[in-house]
Amino acid sequence: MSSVTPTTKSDEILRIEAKWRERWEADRAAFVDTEKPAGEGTYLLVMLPYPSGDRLHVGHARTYFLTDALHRFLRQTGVTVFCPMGWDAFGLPAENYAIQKGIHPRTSTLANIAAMKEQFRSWGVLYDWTKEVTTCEPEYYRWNQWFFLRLLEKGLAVRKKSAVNWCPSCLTVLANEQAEGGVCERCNTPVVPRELEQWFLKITDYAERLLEGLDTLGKWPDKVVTMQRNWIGKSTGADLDFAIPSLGETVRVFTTRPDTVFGATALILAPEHALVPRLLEGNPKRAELEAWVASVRSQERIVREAEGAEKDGRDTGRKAINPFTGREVPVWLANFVIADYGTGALMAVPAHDTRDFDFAKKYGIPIVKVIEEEKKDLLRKEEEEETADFLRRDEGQGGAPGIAGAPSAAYTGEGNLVASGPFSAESSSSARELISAEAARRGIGGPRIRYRLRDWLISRQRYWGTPIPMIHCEKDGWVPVPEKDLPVVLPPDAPFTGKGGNPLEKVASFVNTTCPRCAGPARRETDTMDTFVDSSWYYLRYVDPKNDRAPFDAAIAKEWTPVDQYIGGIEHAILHLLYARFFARILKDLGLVPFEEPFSALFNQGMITRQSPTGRIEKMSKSRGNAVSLDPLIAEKGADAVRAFVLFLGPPEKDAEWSDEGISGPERFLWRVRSTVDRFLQTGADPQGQPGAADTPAARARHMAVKRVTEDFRAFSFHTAVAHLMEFLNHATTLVGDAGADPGETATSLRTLVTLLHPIAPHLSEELNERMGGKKSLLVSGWPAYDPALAEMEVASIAVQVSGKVRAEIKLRRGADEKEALSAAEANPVIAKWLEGKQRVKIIWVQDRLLNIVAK
RNA sequence: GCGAAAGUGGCGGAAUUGGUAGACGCGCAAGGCUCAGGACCUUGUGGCCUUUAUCGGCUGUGGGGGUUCGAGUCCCCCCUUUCGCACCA
Repeated sequence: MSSVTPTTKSDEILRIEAKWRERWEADRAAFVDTEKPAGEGTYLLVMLPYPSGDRLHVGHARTYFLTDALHRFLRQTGVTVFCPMGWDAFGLPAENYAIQKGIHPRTSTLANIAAMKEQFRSWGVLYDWTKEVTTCEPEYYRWNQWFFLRLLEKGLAVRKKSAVNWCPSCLTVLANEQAEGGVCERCNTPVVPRELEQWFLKITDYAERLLEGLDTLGKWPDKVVTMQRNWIGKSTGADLDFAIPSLGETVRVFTTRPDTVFGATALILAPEHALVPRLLEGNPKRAELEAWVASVRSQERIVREAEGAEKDGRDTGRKAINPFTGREVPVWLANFVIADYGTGALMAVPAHDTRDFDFAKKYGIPIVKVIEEEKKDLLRKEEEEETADFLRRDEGQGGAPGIAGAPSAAYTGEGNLVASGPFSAESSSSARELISAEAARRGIGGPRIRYRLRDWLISRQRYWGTPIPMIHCEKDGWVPVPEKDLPVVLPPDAPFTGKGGNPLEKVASFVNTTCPRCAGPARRETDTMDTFVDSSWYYLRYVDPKNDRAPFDAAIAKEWTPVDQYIGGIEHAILHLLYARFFARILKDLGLVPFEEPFSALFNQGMITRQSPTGRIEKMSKSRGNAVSLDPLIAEKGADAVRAFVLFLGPPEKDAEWSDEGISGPERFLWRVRSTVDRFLQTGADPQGQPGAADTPAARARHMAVKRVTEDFRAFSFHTAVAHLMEFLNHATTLVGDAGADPGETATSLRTLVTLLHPIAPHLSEELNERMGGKKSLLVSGWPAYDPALAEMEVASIAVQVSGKVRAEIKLRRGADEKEALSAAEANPVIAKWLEGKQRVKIIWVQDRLLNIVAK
């Protein structure tokens, strides 16, 4: 730092900010709406933050600054805003911290919450803390348990055995959504499959409703809607049964291409398929095959599903019957068949499916063409084959071994059927329907819709979460905890050793209980719920956080929800946002809410990026070593300058790169606002003065600024709002320095500037408003109105083109007609020069903008 | 591979329904004020050309074509980058 005497500027800014923070603190009721009046109201929501132990850095701040600017803007325009804040307080980091440091998760979590609240306060962001929700409190999580019991009654909460994702680092199972790409969402550790019995919520029952609802989400980013649509993954096709005579069994397959069934030359099962043990019975190589099955099943998902992973399979030696050709086909097992999609088995049509083609080529399975390619595809393929032949010649290789005339690639397009019995010559699309219908008629399958979405696995083998309210009795099996016994409270005294599984299992007073049904000895479920259950309905608890008879009052919820505007990061596109949409549907079916879509509008702010020590531009984060800490920055520059800079960085929906120098622009801007107002006050003019005339150039500039900034805020265009405020300041500074200016207009312009600035720099604007004699906080004193007729300059500068090229600019009064413009243009020497000796062909006139004289 | 979004000065980024490209800021340059400047103020700033200076000209929004009086914006082809999904039968 400099040894030079610092200016007093930042000191004064910091004094101003401290003063206003205290005022807001002391009289929150004056600044925050808690009651919704009849009519207008906006529910503004920020994604529930996790109270991590790390101090928030610049990368975190954007969401909060953005929301606060919007909140303040709406308040100023007279809209009642509900903007609560709470904590996603359960979760693994707190428990891992307990294992490392021996500090109870509750203690560290509550300390983190206090620290984060203090940070929010220092930024000047307003939340309604009277509605604060903390998910790790029994008052909150008892309702998770209550919902669980409702779901159990409806058959939507079930215990079932399946292959689930296990994270060896977090020591728990994970939902499919939390193991995307085969790695743990939290720690990036490759997950391994485990066959376990767990609690699931049957989100798959809602797949179609979740999909349909996406069409109504017009105010959501398309990207998120698309991601959810893909995640749900609807496929239309048919189920078909393949008999295995030697076992007296049938295997059902799902296919989206029943039109290709005549080309199905093998039946392939996932190694996890239930029939595998019986298929291998009596096989001379049984031990070897079983070892292979076991090895595939224990493989990390990331390895098994890796791009370009080698297709690996084994022939079981069994034969199945293709139900349409009646011919025998071999029964194979293969690593690329996914156990829990469809039926875990597929019919292989090598001629018309790329994966099947690769597999068939490798193992010599016959390739039978049943779809005639369309001409355009055929032409393209011929070219490709020539290239392929050429390459093969180079390599000295033949075609596929043992298969004469085999094609070099699968044809996956549409076409007319060949070699397909009675369906030959049908088109793909009609054959799909005919063959599906035929399968249904024969009782061997039929039309079928399937989804990629899996049920939501909510069991976690960890302590710091909502206990699942179930009791296991030797005699009665799984019995729900009666509603009157809720909440099942998480015992405070569990041993955090990090060894031997879930600490809850070792708390005898928790585990040992009696069966609610037979009163005999029984054990409590020690698994806790996924934290995403907590966040699936928290926005409803905000409206009625103290309710101890119900999760929330349906009447109050109806007043405020669904949420009008939700703001958060893209990282929850298919986790939280999918679960919350699922929960909303459950709540609707329970008669608790009238809507299915919980968030009417969604805004995803972009991340703040910065160069990492490695030189790459990366998301700002502590672990990447590129985080700019916020506390010292605010202590040095003031919260207003940081807010203004973060909002000025660029369009808020796009990622924005942080630059350490860039903050000086907005910082200087705020200083100049202050010095300009102070300079005006020194003139002794009345700061509450009114303009002497309504239609003056200065008044027009003011109306224009109000119009632009208002529209910018409405469009979430905070960066252009700051730019327009900067322009308006330059104008206002000129007025202050102009001895001939109307002091009433100057005062009005400055008051307008300060009011418009408030959503971005609340502390400074409140201070200047007060210095100028403002009696009320800007939060409640109203937003300036503008007259659209005055929101333009009275003189229009018109571009004059000759044959489409701009040659001059002329100034005309707004509203001037083509005739006036033309004579003014002709009087211009440059235009006259360009028109010299030319014939006018056409005149194009755009009012107040442009005159184009087409000449030859 | 499939899907989506985006390519504009040295940099971040502006630009209503096609109508003066580069607002605003950073950076840079010159000047002022200063013992000093890493503070502040003023001015300039896409590139090339012309001019003592003006006036002015050419060119310019990833590349190529097209529509139009007029294209950053609309249409076609191509290139690049980012993001999402990725053996889903």
